[in-house]
Amino acid sequence: MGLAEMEPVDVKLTDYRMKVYLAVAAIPQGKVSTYGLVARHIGCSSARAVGQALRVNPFAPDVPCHRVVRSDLKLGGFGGRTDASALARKRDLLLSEGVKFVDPDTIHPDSLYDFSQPAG
DNA sequence: CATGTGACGCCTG
DNA sequence: CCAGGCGCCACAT
Repeated sequence: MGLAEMEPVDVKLTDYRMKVYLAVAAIPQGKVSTYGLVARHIGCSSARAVGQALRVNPFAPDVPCHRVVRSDLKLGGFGGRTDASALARKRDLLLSEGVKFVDPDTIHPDSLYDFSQPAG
């Protein structure tokens, strides 16, 4: 095993990242939002940059990063990974919170939270 | 300062 | 439905 693999991931908490974490913390249980909607909510036009910030989440589980999915309502990634086992954990977490799925990999639109309503 | 890399998203063919 | 192409932008190198 290479030494690099055991290095701790040093997370630089920039203003941008904090904005992302704050926004994600507002997503209620049983709902999801999308990378793009989070980006818009914090005044940014790059969903990719939101994904970058969520690759490492130093505030789990207070910041429920598993509640952020792609705009097509497929899962995206989890724990910095996009492989099947990581996505299966993300799906199980969402299922346990009451998020509805239309198929094993796609969330039902009813479960979308778009930040427009204060009380979900 | 230049370049590469994504947990993205939209448009085209 | 499935590729590509490209804009996007924070971060690492």
